[in-house]
Amino acid sequence: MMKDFECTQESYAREVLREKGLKSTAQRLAVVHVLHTSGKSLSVGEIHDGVKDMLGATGLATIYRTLEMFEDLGIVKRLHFPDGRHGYAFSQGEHVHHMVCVDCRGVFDFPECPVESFDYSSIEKQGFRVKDHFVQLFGQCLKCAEAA
Amino acid sequence: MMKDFECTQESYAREVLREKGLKSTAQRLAVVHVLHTSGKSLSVGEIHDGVKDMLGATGLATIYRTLEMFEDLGIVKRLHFPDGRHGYAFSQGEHVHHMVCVDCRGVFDFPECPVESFDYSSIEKQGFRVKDHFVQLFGQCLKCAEAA
DNA sequence: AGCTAATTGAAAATCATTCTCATTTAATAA
DNA sequence: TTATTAAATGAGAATGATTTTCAATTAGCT
Repeated sequence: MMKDFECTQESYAREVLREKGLKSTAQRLAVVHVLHTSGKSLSVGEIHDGVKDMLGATGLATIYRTLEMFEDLGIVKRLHFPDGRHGYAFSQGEHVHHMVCVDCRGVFDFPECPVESFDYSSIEKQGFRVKDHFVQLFGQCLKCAEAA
Repeated sequence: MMKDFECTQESYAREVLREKGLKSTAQRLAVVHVLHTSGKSLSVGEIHDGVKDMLGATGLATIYRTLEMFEDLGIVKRLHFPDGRHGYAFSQGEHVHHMVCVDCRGVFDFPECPVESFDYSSIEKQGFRVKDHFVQLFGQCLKCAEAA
């Protein structure tokens, strides 16, 4: 197949995949395309629908497999919502944090790390070694604020 | 029923429930007890098992209902793990963040907010209004570090 | 002790995720 | 190009997690 929806994000995914000896399949690139062009976080079902729109019938299992792999590769990030649901957002690069609009689920990256400058000494005095963190901001984007 | 496993945490839960006109059932207090005495985050199944140990046969649906309610009330917090699983931890009070040991899933609270002092101006320039945040630290606790 | 709305239990229903395995395909080399 | 081959996919079954339903029970009042 291999349609021509190539853009920066697809090229990036291609490269990461090639580096790891993984195949750049139409399904995988379509997942990137759907996530990136939506500009917001999507549920697994929404991603599946988007990919089906591009490629026709596509197995749901493939979407799950792709998302899991992409998360390991740092190409997508799983986000958690207050209502218990979760979604995925495109996420070029390793250490990026996300701000999610609670109305439209739009995702905005910010490379500055809010916990970078935090003083962990009180935690580490208890013997804890902090190795990683998950930070996600919730709020309202301009569009949704105006619409309200 | 109403066994006597009353401690600070159960009293706290009782009070929050009463304030909202909700009933302090044996099942609800047992959920608090199990979570608090474990000192770590537990899966829904583990909480169910713990409650069954205390009370005998207990419906799983009740555990789900209780955890959802307790999360709204700020009595428990849902935590997300890197492997996609999630768990619940006791969480007295509203704004507490959690540090999770990736080995034993032990939970340590810290009231200092790591993003409190973060300068959101670059985000807010784009029209974003930050309203809430989810922060979770991962690492290794003293015991697990020594055991390794 | 009795009343009543809230809560529970049990099982069915629903929804999400993973697995299996036969078929297809991307990447590589001839 | 074409052939080769390991990797990836699709379809559906299997599994697992969560929610719903509704009759029976119970906590929190008189």
